[in-house]
Parts: sequence; C-alpha cells; structure tokens
Amino acid sequence: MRAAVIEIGSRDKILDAAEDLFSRRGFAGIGMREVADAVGLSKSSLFHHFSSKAELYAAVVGRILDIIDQRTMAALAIGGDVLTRFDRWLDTLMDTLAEHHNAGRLLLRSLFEDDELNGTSAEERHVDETIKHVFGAVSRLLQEGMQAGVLRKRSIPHVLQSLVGLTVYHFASGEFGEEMFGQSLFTPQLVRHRKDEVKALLHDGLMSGRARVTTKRGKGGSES
Amino acid sequence: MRAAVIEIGSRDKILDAAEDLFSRRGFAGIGMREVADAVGLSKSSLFHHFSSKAELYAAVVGRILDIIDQRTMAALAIGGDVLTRFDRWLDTLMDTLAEHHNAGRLLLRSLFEDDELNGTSAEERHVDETIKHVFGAVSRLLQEGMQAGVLRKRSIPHVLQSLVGLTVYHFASGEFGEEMFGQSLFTPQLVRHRKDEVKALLHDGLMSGRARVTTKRGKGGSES
DNA sequence: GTCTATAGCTAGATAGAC
DNA sequence: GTCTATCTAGCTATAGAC
Repeated sequence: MRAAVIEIGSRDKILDAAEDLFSRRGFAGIGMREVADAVGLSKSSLFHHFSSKAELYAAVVGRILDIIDQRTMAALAIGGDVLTRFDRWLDTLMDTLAEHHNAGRLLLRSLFEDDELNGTSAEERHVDETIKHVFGAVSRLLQEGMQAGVLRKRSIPHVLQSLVGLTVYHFASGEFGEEMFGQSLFTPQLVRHRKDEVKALLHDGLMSGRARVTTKRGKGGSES
Repeated sequence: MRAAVIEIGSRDKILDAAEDLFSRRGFAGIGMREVADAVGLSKSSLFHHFSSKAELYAAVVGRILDIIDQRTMAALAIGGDVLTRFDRWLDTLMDTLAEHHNAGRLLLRSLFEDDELNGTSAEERHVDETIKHVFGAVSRLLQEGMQAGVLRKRSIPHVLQSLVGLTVYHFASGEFGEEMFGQSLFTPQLVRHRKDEVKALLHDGLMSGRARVTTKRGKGGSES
C-alpha cells in the first residue's frame, strides 16, 4: 500500500476514451483525432503509445475480453454441480456486461465484424485466443451437463450462439433497446430482470403446456 | 408479360453492391468509391441516384426491412392458433435471413448502431417505422399467447430481445460463426438445424428435468 | 512523453460537359 | 444518366524539436 491517490497512466486514459468511442461508432467510424481530443492529447502522442489505430483498437477489445475471460474462469472454478456453475457463469457474464457499458457492443463488433480486424499482430492474436478460451470453457461445461443428463442433448455450437445472442446482444442494443424498455439498459432493476428472463428461458422455454416434452425436429442431421 | 429479359436499373445495381459492402464493413467502413467500383460506375453517378451516402445506406437497410416486414405480415395473416403462427413466423424470419445473406448483419447494425443513422430523411424515418411495425405485430402475437395461457407470462420486451438475439445474431455472426460450425452459415442443413434449435429452445428450454416447472426469480419488479 | 508541422492520401460532395 | 475535374476537409502516420 502506497499513496491512496490513483495515478492513471496516459495509456489507460487513451484506452478508456477509445473504448467509449469505438463501442459507439466502430473501428472505421472513429478517427485518431477524436480519440486524442477526448483524452486531451495531440494525435501524435497516441502513436507514441500505440503504433497504429488497429493496435489501439485491438488493445481496447483485448482489455475487456481479458476481464470476461478472467471472470468466466473464476465463476467456473468455484465448483458446484453443472447447473450451479452454468447459472453462476450466466450471472457473472451479464453482471460484467452490465458493469462495463461498452463491453456488449465491443464484443458483438469483434464477433461479427470480421473484416475490420483480421490482423496478425500480437494484440490481434490475443483477441482471437481469448475468445476461444472462453468459448472452450463454456463448451466443456455444456458437454459435461449433457453427458450427465441434466442438460438436453443439443448442438453445442448452436447453444453457444444462442447464449451470445441472449446476453451480449441485449447489452449491445443501445438506444434501440432503451426505447423498447423505456429506460437505460443498465439500471439495476433491468439488469436483474434480464438475468432472470435469460435463465428462465434457458431453463424452461416459453411454452406453458407441460405435455410438450419433445419437440418435433426436422430431418436434419445431428451434425452441424 | 413482355420480354423475358430482366432489365435491372442502375439504382438496383447500386443497392445490391452497397448492400454487400455495407453489410461487411458498416456505414463508416465503406466509401462511395468502393461502391462505385463494384457497380462499374463513377462516384459521381452514385450521387445522381442517391443524394448522399447516408441516403444510400438508409435505402439499403430499408429495402431488406421491407422484405422482412412483408413476409412477417404474410406469415401472421395465414392464421392458425398462436403457437402455429409463432412457429411459422420464426421459420419465415430465419428463412429470409438465410436467403438474404446480408440481412442479418444489416439488421443487427441498424439495431445497435444508433450513432450511424439518427437522421431525419424520409428514407431513415421509413427504416424506423418498418422496424416498429414488425416488432408491433410480434408483440401482439406474444401478448395474445400469454393471455390465452399457451405462452408463459414473460416480459414482452425481453422476449423480443431474446428473439432477435437467437435469430438475427446467428445469421450475422459471419466468419466467427462459420468457424464454430465448420461450414457456411447458409447451407440448407445448417439453416434447418438452426430453425430446429431455436424453436426447441423457445419451446422447452435447455434443462431436461421435468421437475422444474417454475423458475425461482429475483425479487425484481414485474415491470421493465 | 508531448508537441507542431507536414506528408500523402482518401473521403463526401459539386460543377458542368456530353 | 454518366462522365472528368475539382473542392474542401478529413484521414493515418511520420519527422523532429523540446
């Protein structure tokens, strides 16, 4: 313990400002000048800390992915049965998305905007690896649950897609979502409600009749 | 019936090219020059058909929203009980997203990128109105189902968010999704499988135990 | 580590010939 | 309806002083 005053380095200030801006208008939508103005530095100073705009963007995305990764692993490491760990992970993920208002949009962008950043720099490879690390851990949890018989046997990739769609998209939906709910997406009540709705949907689905036990499926293979 | 040859006007050719490009890299990520090159026209000719880049973008998004809107209304108008209409609409929506490879990404962008296009032009207002029209129709269907007791009583906005997340996000997930599934997102088998998975999840959820009938909920209000 | 100055390029949009 | 030429303004990135 040293001084109580927290000194935030320029690098972190740049990352903070860039995160806000990139999350709103994406990589191509933001110029280094806007970032510089937001931090209160000159454009050139940014290039002293990050060798290119792409590296700055990758650093921004990497930073929030590291948080997701670390909190995912922590949530899964505590233990408990599969359902306990699954629900705990969902809560943790959505709490993280709620705490970091830019996280949802940045994640969604990095998932569905391939062309923006297919780079080969260390920072960009780190982004790819971290995403795969998180998805790998959740995949193993789902597989364990299906083998143990507590989760219905479904396609793991499809469930992963559904989980992203249910959680990340919601917190990324911005003004559109806020208009639908009539309030900020990040109020404690709405966050709590979203967590409940997602878990309820994943647990029991939408249909109320209990007669429905199996769903008729297309003749599509069990593959894909 | 006149000639069998289909004459595609310049306007449509521009829209086609712009759709491909905008869906991949977004509004800010594409320049009018790239669009012009793709169509085989000069940049200036584009401005003869669309008075600005923003108007071109709005026209692109509006065109696919019109398709979604028209097919949604058609699917709901056929009739049948609530569950039949709901499943038919889900099938129709996902078939449309599968047929128009750019639709998912464009829709997702127009939903979560507020800052790109908050304009006041006629084209942009049309986009907003069409989105609301579709969501309104689905909302009424959900409400009817909940009142009739065939759907669990859930927050309509939350269900709408979940439906977008489960359907649109999947078809927008691009290279990331394709890497996860090991194939194009648009193969007939994978499309059929996605439709089945989404409907199965919405019907019954993920948990296999039938003991679970009600889910414990947070103490959050029934509002939001 | 921050600055000014600037290179080199591309952006969206307009003017006006044909 | 398409073109060339051009305007102004922006961009990423670098050079080099302090």
